Amino acid sequence: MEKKSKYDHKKIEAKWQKKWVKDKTYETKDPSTGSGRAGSKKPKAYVLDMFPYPSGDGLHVGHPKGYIATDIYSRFKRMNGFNVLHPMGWDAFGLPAENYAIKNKINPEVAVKKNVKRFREQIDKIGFDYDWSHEINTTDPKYYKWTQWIFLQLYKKGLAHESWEPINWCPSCKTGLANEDLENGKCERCGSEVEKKPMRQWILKITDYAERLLSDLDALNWPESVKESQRNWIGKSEGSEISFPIKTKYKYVLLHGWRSSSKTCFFPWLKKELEAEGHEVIALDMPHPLLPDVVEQADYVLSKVKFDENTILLGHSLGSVVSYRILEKLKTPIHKLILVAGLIEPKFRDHDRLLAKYLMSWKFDFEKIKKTVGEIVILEDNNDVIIPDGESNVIKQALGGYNYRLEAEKAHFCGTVEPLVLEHSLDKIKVFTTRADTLFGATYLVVAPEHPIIERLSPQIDNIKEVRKYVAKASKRTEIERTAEGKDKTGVKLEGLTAINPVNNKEIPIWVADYVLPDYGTGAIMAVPAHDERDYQFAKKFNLPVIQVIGEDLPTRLENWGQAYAGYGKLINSGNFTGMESTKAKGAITKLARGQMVTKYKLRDWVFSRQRYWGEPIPIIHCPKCGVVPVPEKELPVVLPKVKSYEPTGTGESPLAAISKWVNVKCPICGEKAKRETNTMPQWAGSSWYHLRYIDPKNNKALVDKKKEKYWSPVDVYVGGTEHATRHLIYARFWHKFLFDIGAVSQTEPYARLKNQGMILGADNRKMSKRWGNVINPDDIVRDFGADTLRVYEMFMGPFEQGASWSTDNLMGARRFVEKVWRLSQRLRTAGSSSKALEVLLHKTIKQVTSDIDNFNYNTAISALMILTNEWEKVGGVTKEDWLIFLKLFAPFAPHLAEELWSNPPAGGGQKGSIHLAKWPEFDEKKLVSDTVTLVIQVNGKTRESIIVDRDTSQEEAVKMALNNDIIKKWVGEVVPKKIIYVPNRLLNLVV
RNA sequence: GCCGAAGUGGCGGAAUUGGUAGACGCGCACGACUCAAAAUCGUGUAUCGCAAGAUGUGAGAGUUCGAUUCUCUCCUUCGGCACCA
Repeated sequence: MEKKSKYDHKKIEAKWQKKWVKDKTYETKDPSTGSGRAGSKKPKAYVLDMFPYPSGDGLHVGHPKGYIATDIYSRFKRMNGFNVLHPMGWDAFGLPAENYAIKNKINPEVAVKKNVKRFREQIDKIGFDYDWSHEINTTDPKYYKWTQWIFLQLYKKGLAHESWEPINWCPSCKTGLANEDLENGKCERCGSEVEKKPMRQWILKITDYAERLLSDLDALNWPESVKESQRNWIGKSEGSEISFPIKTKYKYVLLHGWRSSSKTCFFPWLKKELEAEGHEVIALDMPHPLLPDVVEQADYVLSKVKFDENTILLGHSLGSVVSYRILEKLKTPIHKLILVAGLIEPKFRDHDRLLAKYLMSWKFDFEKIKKTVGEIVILEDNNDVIIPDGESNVIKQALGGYNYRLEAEKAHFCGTVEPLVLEHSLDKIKVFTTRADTLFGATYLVVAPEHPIIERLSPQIDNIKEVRKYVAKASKRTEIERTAEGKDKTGVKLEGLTAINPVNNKEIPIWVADYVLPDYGTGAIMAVPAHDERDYQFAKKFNLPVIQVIGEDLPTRLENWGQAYAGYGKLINSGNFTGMESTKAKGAITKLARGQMVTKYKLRDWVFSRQRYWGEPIPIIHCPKCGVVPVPEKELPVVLPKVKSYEPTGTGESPLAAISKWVNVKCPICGEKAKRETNTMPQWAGSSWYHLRYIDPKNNKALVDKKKEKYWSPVDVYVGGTEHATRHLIYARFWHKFLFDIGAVSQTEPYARLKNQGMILGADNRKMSKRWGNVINPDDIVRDFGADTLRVYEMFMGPFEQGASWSTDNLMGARRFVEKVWRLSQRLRTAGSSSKALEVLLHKTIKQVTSDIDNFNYNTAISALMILTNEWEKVGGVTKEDWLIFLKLFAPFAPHLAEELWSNPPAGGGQKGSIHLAKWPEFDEKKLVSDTVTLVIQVNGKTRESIIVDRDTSQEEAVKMALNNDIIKKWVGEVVPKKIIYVPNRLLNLVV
């Protein structure tokens, strides 16, 4: 009689979970400990789950799917002799946690603690092999000290800066958002339509890494879909930047600065360049090179030059002061004033300069000057060594106009060639195009409503009122409204302005239209209606000319097509380039147009500040005297203060701004009163480097110990959902590359291999959610069916990367299999060996399970294990030797039961040591082949019969056997086969 | 619109250097056990057909002795990007 005992999953699972913790079965070995059990001698496997944010709802059965997969993989690796790091932690900063706290009126810190506890309980019940001594929490000040440290390094390298550009603002979440946080122009979190809101924010220059983020994708072992998403998101396109001059001819008056002359600095070069564009240029040498008296200089210029409405006055440095005096005295207006490193007040960085002696207090009638000048452009050099920072802001306040902060070729614009000065002196519209080959077909230009040229040249735009109305309407419309109207184009012509096509000098009109995006390229395009569908539709609507320039072989009557031809081909109507191939013409025409080849990306910089409470404080101090001052590294972390009201203010300021005790600090540089930055970091900050913290979770001296980092990096397998394709996975790659650049880490990529888990849907095929009432709690499943059953079921649902809906019926199937294993353990044969066929099957199973786990093909691995148990059950038992091999194969999937049957089988006589530390079985290549094989016999390619023959039967033998077979005889008849196809050990095909 | 992935029984799915399509599981049917039920075990289960046989991997064509697998055209579903010049 077989001894019957019941499979009690509750007892078994609780027992082993406790014992594994006690025995430290899954302890990660520190590579730096050197001898003995040290991990450094072993190959390593760093297996990582995307860590959860501990929401208040707890886990549903979909969450652990990925954890089960990594658990199986890491157990498999451990049994194969690898030192395994398989950690878990909490991504607890950010809106989900904060909103939960607000809704339930608990402090976020308290809420997070509570939720973490609950998550941990749920996770522990499933029997994972996490080494909890490596646990991390992004909201722990000891953790975010280093998140802040990374920010400071980014700041030091110029990759973090403030910006005042309009950003996406979610009125419901009451915070600014990054581009990545939008979904079809709506807030990804709450679905609200976002507004463009100008406000101060912190920006990380992820665009500096665009090219590397793109090109390094190729070498990653990631799903093609994720790589493709990232490629789309980065959006590289190669094209040309080409400038279209605006028609008017001007008279330029160039005034040099202190101690220079019209023969020094960039003056001779600029004169030549402007003249080449057909303008008149007067570069005067003022009578006294030291310029002691600006009145005297101004009078001299006025005596030599006749100013009119076509005059553009350019003053460099002190020349700008002369220009103010001139303008004060002028009776007639001039077109434009350009101030290059201009100044108002006689404050200089080098006070010893001779100039100071001559200085008098300067006072100007700026109101009069404003009236006299149509347009004012102020150029400021970022690295000016003479004029203090912010001087041009003072000028701008006094004069209005446009202020550009630029990088001059030589400090204070003292280079002999200063292209930026030329660029801002000329009225040109620069466009970006990927189709420079179609330049001869450009029949008009279009600028985005936000394009600065509109206001800069507003005096020359005859219908400026109408244009402004259109611009206002366009900016009011949300992103969605702009695009929702799809192909219905709107726009207004800029009357009075005419551009010149640089290759054929044809005059073409300029339009403003919102189908041109301000943020991409140059915010302006050349429209080629014949070869661009959008331009074509616009041209049709507004009756603009269409000139075909591609397609020697195509019908030339383009009007009849009803659409543009966007393909490549041989050029027509293109002067000397007619007949040339598009691909060749791109470069050649760009060259002729004096343009340049450039690469553009759709990727935008990362808006990094949030106007919310629950995030890492940005470690910056604002000092009225010293400006932006980073918090000294030794003062990190800047701890998030405890507050009573942590609700968002909605004003664009974080709730932190109200805590004066925390906000008001002394400037670390000058010691004067200063204020802390009150914005916090986005949710994605802590997760951008957590894979490094796991390696060395308690380090307070460095981001990560270098030796440990070198040993464990990169993550060997990373598992999580696809929703992170263009956010977390891009951000983390960016930070990791940056950390590599500053020598903090040894690898350029954080995650060598990525697996996405498919989502588990509810039984009703909908996403599991409280709203649908279809949520399954893993606690219930573990209680009623056992963790091992849950694990086997979730892995058997289908391919790991594919979604599937929950089915309790199918869960029962997994339970049956687990019970079958339990039953088989009581039918062990102590004597005798297994049959040859079973031996082959066992070795085939070892081979398949081994490679299936490596490839995350868990469904077929389990299927193979089922086949094996089915066979054993058929023959009524299994030898103990074979059984122990099976248990090891089974162990990663059902660790509790495998351990029980290994260490403490109901029949007695357990093995020593945990099965999870046992050596993974190997298969014998020789035992994979059986003595006989099934040979399929086809006649004319149709299967008619299959016969069992000896292995490696010869063709003659096989044909003989086939022709003797009654069924085959019937099909072949008396004829001799025309052709015989023989695939040894598989198939014989007779063609008659 | 562009890019990517995929379409196989009642259901989840398996099989591709081109070689027996439907492994394994669910469901279903019948049988054993039982007073009965559950559980368990056994047998069967692509479609049409009594059978012989024919048909069959989204549709259509092609290459081949032979195609779920390769080529072309098209359809559908899912995912990413989307007026990105």
